[in-house]
Amino acid sequence: MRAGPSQEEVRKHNLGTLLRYVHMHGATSRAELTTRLGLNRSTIGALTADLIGAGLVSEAAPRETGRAGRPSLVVRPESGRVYAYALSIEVDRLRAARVGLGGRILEQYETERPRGMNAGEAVRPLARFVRTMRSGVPDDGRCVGSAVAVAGMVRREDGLIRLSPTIGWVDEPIGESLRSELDEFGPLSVGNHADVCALAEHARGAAVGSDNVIYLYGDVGVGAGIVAGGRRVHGHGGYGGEVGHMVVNPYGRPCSCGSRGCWETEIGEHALLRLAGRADRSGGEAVLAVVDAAMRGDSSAQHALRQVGDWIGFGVGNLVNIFNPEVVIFGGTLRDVYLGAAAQIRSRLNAVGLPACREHVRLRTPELGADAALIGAAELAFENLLDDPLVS
Amino acid sequence: MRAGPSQEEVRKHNLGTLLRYVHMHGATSRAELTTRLGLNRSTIGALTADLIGAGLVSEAAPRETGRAGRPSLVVRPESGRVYAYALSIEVDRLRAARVGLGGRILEQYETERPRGMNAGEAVRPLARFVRTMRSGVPDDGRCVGSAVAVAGMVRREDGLIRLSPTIGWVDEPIGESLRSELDEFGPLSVGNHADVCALAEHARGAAVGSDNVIYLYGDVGVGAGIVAGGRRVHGHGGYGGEVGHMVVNPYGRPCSCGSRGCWETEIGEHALLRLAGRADRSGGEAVLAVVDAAMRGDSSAQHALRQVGDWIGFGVGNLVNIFNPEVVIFGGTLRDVYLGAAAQIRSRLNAVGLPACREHVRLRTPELGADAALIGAAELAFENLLDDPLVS
DNA sequence: CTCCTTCGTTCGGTGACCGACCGTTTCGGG
DNA sequence: CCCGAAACGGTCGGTCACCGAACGAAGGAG
Repeated sequence: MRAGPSQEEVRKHNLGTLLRYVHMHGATSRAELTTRLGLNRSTIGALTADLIGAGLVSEAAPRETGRAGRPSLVVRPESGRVYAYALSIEVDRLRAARVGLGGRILEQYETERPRGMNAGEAVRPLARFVRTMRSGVPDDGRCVGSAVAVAGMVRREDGLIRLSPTIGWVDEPIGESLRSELDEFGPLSVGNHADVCALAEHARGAAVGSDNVIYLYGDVGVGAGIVAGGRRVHGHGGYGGEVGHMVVNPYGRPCSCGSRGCWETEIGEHALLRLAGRADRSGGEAVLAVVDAAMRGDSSAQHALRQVGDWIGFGVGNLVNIFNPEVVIFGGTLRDVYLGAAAQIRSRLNAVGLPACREHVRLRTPELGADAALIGAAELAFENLLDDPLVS
Repeated sequence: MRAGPSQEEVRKHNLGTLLRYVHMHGATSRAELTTRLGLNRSTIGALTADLIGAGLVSEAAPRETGRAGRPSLVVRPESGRVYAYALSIEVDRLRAARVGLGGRILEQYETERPRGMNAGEAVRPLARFVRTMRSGVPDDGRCVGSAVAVAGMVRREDGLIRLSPTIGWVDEPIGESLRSELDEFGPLSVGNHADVCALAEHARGAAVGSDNVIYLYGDVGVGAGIVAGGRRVHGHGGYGGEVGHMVVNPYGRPCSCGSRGCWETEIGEHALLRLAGRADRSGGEAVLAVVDAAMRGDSSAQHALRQVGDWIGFGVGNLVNIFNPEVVIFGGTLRDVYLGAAAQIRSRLNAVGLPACREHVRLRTPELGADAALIGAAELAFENLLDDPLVS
């Protein structure tokens, strides 16, 4: 409700808008910035001067204009000097990257995460990665923050992991632990894996330009990152998007959450492999093997894929009725399942979804691959800077 | 992405913020506005002067201060002079009201809506109501817009009703029709009934101060108005919130939408009355009768209420997992069902909802009663004014 | 080489907010 | 009844952000 000292707010807002533009769209000429931001040439000049002074962007003469007239200076983000650390804690991997302003991954490390590794143990290799990267950064480098994506339920206020069945954590204060290890590297944000991937695909992937997006991430469990009206939906405590525990089959199998017939018990990896008669195997390769087998005519694999595809379409239909999204993205191993069962999914979606809600829905696969979580975490880390470029 | 001519934007924003404050909180002293909005005394003075010049607010000496010092002038909305027309098309009623700035209903008319009345026929009595009200408005009155709430799926771009099973409409251009009849009364917005009720309860009812809210409205059908992060979720085409067609029971009864086991087939009025052995009756009184009978010990009514309450808790649990709301409000005849089956609902919700998602959820009944739709529609109509008070 | 186009820079102007100063209104004590 | 303290409104000069016009600079086309 506060309006604040609006003089500075205007400047801050315009600086943020300009910086966000080059962060999202890459190097941009001043002329284009003038038209895109609707600001005067003089103002764009002053804003870029400020940002150059802060070391956030640089200007250069353009290569070839092709048109008459004096060529416009090109403003580009200092993607080499200004960066954030992006971390990701996944089921079987720990990943860390240094991501430059503009979204480019500058360097990246990863290691296996053994089952049973707790939060304290996971922090150490991540911190080691960060310190390794830090030691190689030139002196003029500037870290503007860090963020970690975790495949679990993240309490927004402090980054506590309330519950992560796939990783096996309960009430692990990952935010606190990492902050105490990495307090020299700016503020640390903690985000849910699917949320962060949704952010990445919305910013730089399959959902660019769409303001109502559902990003589904599935492996053993299923979660969603939801963008509604251009803003992430995280709910009151930060636990929104737990679509994996939407009960779709009241008469279904028990779920680890205590309920039964949750969506993830019907469409998760375990369900697919069980239906395909391969319950002894697990992981992304096993899922891919089922899809491949179905392609090659294996009837039990086909049956499993049909069954799972049916439940996927069913749940997506429910979500489409609730959110009326423009895009639904299938990430994780759900991507492969989607590619193998697209017709089944679409058909069931059409049966469950109301015509008005489903008519403009596009079903997509991610464009960012395995780096989505890191790119999204970096976006999280950059948010402070983009909201107020000259602070700190 | 545009920043616009930010000089004017600042003024516009601050004028809107001040006007919105007195609109939401009622008459407020300049001193309090100064602290609440974080603006200088001089600025508040200038802003109120502008708004007084536009006839939107007035100032008056306060009654009794009780404290030392010169009393601060009280700024109050011109709720008598500045108003909007709010209309509501419900299953069996057509309602129209003139609502003053500040949210007070100044006058109100309503009439029955016979089953089978189409959109063209419904427009006429509504337009008549508006013209009747218009003729009684003093010459200095000023209409700033109108809005209509309709219990159906509203296409956002033009206000077409894509589908309303309860009212019995398909592709009725209610927006166009009303606009052509009422073009002299400013811009007309069209909103979904549940969305608009959610807006009302969020602004002036049971969800004040909560930024993550689900308002459930149920009679024969079930719909939801969803507020996430303080903003309404309407989806890409405007059709979000159709939770009534979330399928909760894949083996359930067929629904009018073509699917089966939709939430509204399990918790709608028809389900309750059928389970209670009163399928021959209908309407809100019949629902109330079942709840009363259950209170008095009628076992078939109790059984019906338990069954329906179970499914309500089930669906709310799903929604809680998806949205992690702070408040869930039960409106329509669902209010009575909730009051009669609260324990059952809570118990089932606790079984389906994840602990983290449900732990802070408050279940509530509406505070605005039957006027919620009109008050919410008025909020919709006032939005243009509050976004830019001095335009027009 | 010259003209035209396009852009960067500079500078004066407008508008919005702030802070200080002064006058006004109320309360409370002598 | 008078006077000081407290709280507030109004006025005025100052600062800051943006805009628009004027001028110079940098390329392309003939």
